Amino acid sequence: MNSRIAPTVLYQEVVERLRQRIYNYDLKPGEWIDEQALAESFGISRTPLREALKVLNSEGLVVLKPRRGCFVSEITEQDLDEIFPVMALLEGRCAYDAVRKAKPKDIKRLNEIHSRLEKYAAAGDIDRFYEQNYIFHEAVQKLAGNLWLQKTVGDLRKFLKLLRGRQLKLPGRLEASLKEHRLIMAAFHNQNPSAAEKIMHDHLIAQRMALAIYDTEEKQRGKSSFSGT
Amino acid sequence: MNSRIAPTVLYQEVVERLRQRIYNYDLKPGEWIDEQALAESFGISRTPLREALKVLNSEGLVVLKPRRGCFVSEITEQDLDEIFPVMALLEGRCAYDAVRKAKPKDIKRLNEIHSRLEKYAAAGDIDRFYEQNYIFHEAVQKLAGNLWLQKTVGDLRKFLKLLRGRQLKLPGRLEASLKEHRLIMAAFHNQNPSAAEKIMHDHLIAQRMALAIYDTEEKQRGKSSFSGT
DNA sequence: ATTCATAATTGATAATTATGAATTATCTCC
DNA sequence: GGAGATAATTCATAATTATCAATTATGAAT
Repeated sequence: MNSRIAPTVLYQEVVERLRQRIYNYDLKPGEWIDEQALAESFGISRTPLREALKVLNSEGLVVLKPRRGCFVSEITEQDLDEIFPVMALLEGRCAYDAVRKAKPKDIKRLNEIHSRLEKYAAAGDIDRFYEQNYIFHEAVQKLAGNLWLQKTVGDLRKFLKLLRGRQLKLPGRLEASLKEHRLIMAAFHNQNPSAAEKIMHDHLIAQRMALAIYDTEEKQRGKSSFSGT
Repeated sequence: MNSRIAPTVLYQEVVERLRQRIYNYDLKPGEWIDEQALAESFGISRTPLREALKVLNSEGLVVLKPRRGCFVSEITEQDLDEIFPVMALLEGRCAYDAVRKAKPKDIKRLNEIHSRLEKYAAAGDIDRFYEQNYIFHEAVQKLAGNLWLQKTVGDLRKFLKLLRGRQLKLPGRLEASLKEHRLIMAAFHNQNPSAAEKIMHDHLIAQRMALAIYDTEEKQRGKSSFSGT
């Protein structure tokens, strides 16, 4: 049944599946996680599930309240205010290093990803745009060639993924995001690390602002983005 | 027997104790962790111990090899080359924000910590200097008032603590470190955030360089800093 | 040196007990 | 009788123990 080459352990598998469930809002923010029911639905015992929850806890995706159980994390306005500046700083540095280290074939690959961004933006396909956008940022981070920088950004991104690219839903934001990406590509072509750093930094800050506006408008429409208690 | 106020769970307690054992080189880098023996020595069962190991794994302090067991992490030159620039970036930002937000009483508190640094430096007490240095940096991070920035720096620091302030052992480094701290304090007094950012950044980079020199000299003396395989 | 059998260790399950928190029910006092 | 405090119940998590399967390490025999 399990025809895998790489040695895998159950709790890792569970971590992966739970992460996806959380990102998909299959498990909703604030929701209580019923260990027993979940273990049963996965067809496993509670032990590896609990091990997985400990991992997700240190990733920030769930909160463990002693003797109370496990709850899916809720992202707050304060989280956003605090994370985005850090992300902007780190991804800015990624862009800087990436431009310095990028070889022609690397830029070619970025161009390919970017062209897909252009395509999906033109088609107004937010989901695919979000996907390619994620791939683009990951590619830049990888080019920077600093594993710890990558890990640090990645850890923050894991938490931010709770948003599922909500900012792109703001009218006009997708187009603005695309323009920013064009500027980043230009910095790669001109081999201008400092420019790339600043643009990437501002790109992240712009995302935070778009989110703030989007959430405000949502609130005015009376639809809170998360389930209130 | 257990007279604790704050609600604590066993695996958290174990995480704490193991962390200390690792920082103290009681458990040495690369060393295999015998679950059974360790559980016995703690007087607990394997389950909470294994949960604790999962947490330490996501902190990077131990490495879990499927079906092989758990090993204490070894910090490499590459790790240092990659982490310090990130730390420099983040702590630089901390300093920037801290100077902007610091109130007179905050600066007074920093001054108190700094004066202890002066004292221990004069006495050549490396251990106490290391301790106060850690407290100083933590205080600056706290002043920045960004919990996620704090957490991000803290996560990296957890791993770096494997070094136990090795860089301070380099002759002259303690004095240089003190001078850098004096400049930071000056930036606080002059309310110059950008200066603080740059000094703190360079302060971290200087630490990396001191480490590199120290390790090179160690190697020449034929004493590898870590146990070879 | 290779193969095979054995031992040791991790990964996982299940049953069970203990503990703490929340809810429900009860009681007292006004 | 009703409000608030108190006690009992309930329920899920926390932790232990025992056990088994799977896999890796080992060591002996050829």
